[in-house]
Amino acid sequence: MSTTVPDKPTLDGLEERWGQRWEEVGTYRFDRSAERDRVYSIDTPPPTVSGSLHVGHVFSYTHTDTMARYKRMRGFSVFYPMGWDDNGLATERRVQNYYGVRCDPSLPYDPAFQPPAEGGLGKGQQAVSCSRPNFVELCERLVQQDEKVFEALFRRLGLSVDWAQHYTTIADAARRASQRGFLRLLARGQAYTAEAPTLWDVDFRTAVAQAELEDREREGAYHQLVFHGPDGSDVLIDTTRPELLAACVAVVAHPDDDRFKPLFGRTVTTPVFGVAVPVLPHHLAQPDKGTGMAMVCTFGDVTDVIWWRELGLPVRAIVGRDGRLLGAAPEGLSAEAADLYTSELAGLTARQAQAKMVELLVASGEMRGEPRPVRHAVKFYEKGDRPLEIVTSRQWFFRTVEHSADLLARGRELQWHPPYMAARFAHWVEGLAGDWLISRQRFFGVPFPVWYRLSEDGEPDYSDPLLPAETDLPVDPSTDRPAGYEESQRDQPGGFTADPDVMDTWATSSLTPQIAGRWEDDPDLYRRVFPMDLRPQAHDIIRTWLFATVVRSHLEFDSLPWRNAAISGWILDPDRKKMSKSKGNVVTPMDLLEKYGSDAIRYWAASARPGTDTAFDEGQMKIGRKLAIKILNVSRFVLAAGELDGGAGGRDGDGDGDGGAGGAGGAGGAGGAGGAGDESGSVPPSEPLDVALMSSLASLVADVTAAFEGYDYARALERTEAFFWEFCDDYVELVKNRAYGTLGEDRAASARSALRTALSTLLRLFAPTLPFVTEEVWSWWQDGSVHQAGWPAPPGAGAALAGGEPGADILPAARRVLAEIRRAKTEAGVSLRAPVAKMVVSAPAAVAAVLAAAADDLRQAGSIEDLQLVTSAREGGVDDISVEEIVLA
RNA sequence: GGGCGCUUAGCUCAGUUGGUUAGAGCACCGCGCUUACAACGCGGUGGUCGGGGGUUCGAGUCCCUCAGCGCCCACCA
Repeated sequence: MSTTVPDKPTLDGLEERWGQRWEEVGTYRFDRSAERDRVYSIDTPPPTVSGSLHVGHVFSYTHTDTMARYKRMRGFSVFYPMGWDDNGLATERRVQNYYGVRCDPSLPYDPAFQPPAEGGLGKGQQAVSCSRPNFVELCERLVQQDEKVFEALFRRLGLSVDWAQHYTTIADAARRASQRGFLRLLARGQAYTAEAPTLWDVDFRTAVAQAELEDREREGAYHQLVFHGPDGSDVLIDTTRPELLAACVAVVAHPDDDRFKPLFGRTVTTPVFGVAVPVLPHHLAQPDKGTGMAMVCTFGDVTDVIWWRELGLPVRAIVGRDGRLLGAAPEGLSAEAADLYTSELAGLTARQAQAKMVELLVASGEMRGEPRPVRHAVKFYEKGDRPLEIVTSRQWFFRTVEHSADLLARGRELQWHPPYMAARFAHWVEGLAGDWLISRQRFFGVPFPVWYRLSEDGEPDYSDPLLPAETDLPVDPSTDRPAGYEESQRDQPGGFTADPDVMDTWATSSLTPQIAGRWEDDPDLYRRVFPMDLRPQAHDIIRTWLFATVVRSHLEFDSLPWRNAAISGWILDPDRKKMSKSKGNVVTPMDLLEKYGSDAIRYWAASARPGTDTAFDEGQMKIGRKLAIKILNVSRFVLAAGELDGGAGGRDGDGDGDGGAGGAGGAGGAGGAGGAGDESGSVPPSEPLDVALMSSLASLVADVTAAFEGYDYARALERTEAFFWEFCDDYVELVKNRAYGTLGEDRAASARSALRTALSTLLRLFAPTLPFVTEEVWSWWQDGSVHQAGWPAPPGAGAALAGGEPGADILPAARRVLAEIRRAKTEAGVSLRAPVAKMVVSAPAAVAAVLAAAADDLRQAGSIEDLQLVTSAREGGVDDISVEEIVLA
């Protein structure tokens, strides 16, 4: 091995060159012969393929990559897959638009189907319907295109993903895992179907789960309605939804509310429709809200559902799945009232119905005053445009509520980084309002592998579904048929019918550890990677993805899915708002990578502390680039200085070879990259200043190792970087001349040995964050990849350094004097190379003694002809060094 | 309404069991082409650590309280 240092090192082209090289030699390939205790496995978030990657992806995926690289250097076989999430509404829309198709599960699979378009429909073209299997095929085709673009960016960024381990969430393997997981929960009674009031998006026409809700402030208005008491007196009730009056089944007030106590147990009559409804006490009724009495409708909001259930009220449904009032009047209305309803209200949207209802109320004199505007929170589907309604429908659920105590315990068992994120999970579990609703009335997605027998009069029997064998998965019940039935019996009385729904996207992505680890498809792989070590993700999907994954793993495997959850923050605009496309300020990641270099972008990302939202800041990227260039330059000096002796000291003098600094089990020096631990031909540092550097390097390694062990890549980088700049600015300047041989060969060898050990160590400490520049420099003088080199152990650990205890203060003391020399020269306006005729430095006795050991280096670095050290009378430390006299020549 | 986080130099942020005179980078001002680096180096200016109270010999750090910002959650007639 020889040392070849370029004359003019550059960052340009490093990404292409090393990216190719890593791929060719398989630097990041997962070694599946490794047993579980030597594997570090990562449950990578699969990006949604229906858009483009943005700086937020670059940001958080870099965090994960630094950990993957650290663990690899610690000797773990790192299972670092990549997935593409193509199972969901976003992909469904994109495939529809791109190919000009619509999914219609009632159609049979057509092996020869060709979509009408590629890249969007032309003018006058009509979308074509296709079966669900055809739709899935188109999806997989489109994903392969997007995938290439995504992969190119991630490779350019330097993610050390093993690209052989990739998956998509709609492919056969994922559907198989998803359906298998469902069937197993069903068999154990943990999945069930039920007909119940459900939050419903009238535009998407699907049920929506609690986790997908968000509140939005909306203008509303209190309408004061006049109900009629048993004695004929007025009973006033405020409501923001008068259009639901026909669905009123009761009115409620707080049990302690004296104003209404006399009415409890009696009935009042609704305005306009004249329906008698009971007056009931309930603790959720709030005396200070509206008039203190609320009308209960089926169903205006989730409180209505609670009242309906807990008070045993009947259903008078009036809102349909399309968001319009049903054509038939609800039960319980008189014939006259029913006529009024069907003639005036049926078929109207909620908004239209409200206007009409107000007209009717005004006409009958049963509304008091004008509507009073109020801003209030209304529940929306997070992707929806209109407020959610509540309709009764049949849905599938996974049981979560009865497991909430266990799930809370899982949350405590999980190692959260940063720790305070655990509270988000706990609060979510504590606030679970019902079981996890997993069915969606959509067409694209993983179908429920379920059929129902049809009775002779065509009614489905939901109590005893027909199920496929696990070995037949995945199935599409809309085109596959249950065992023992002919296709001709589909949807025929006495035959069978397919469950029409698909699973919520989270019901499948909650199995990413199973999908990536090829659960049941490759049991040998699975046992080596599961439970996984790390789930990296953003904080906004703790209640969805993280929660769902914990639920599935708990129910299926009675374990956590992973030991650690690393929660990353968001990228914010410089003005502290969340970056969004609509604001037009999203910067293309590829442009940034090309402008500053990948290491620079990674530096910016890795500078953000775990979990904290971070401003988009090109300034930090510039600093990262500067750092990378500095690494090139100082490396060139360190290695070139070593060449002067004809190669005798040409190997690094590192004292390790076995990354055991932090004591993590089983993480011996892996990879076996040549050279990192080879001491042949080098001498250990013997000069006091050099020995001191080794000592401070040792504590740096301990510090950085501890930071990485705690998933604090930012702290690891910050410590390494701070040390590195001091190393460059002060240590290198102090020993530079000596390294060139001005004080003789022995003392030069000590400096060169220390320089090389420091460089070898610093490169490896930087490698997780700055993979390209460190690999480049490593290649100048070492065999193999720095990314497979062992993590550095503290130099000198286990072996006494020559020269004994050097005095811990020697480096800071020398730096302090060097700074004084520079200050004097700067203030005099002369070059730093300008000679100093005489300098007298006084220091407390202990410090003066230590400084004496560095006196030759100080003389050389400062061009001092006559350097005198005197002992001051007082006690003290490095800060008590003072310059008594300095005379420029 | 509940919870979590944040508030340190003009800007972005460190400051891990409480311990001298609170740090870094950027920006700004000035000096210097020095055989690793001028796309650079060196030096300097700049802070009542959000307000108030408390514990302590000693508080940026611990406790209480208030304020502002951000996020999460909530049964919001």
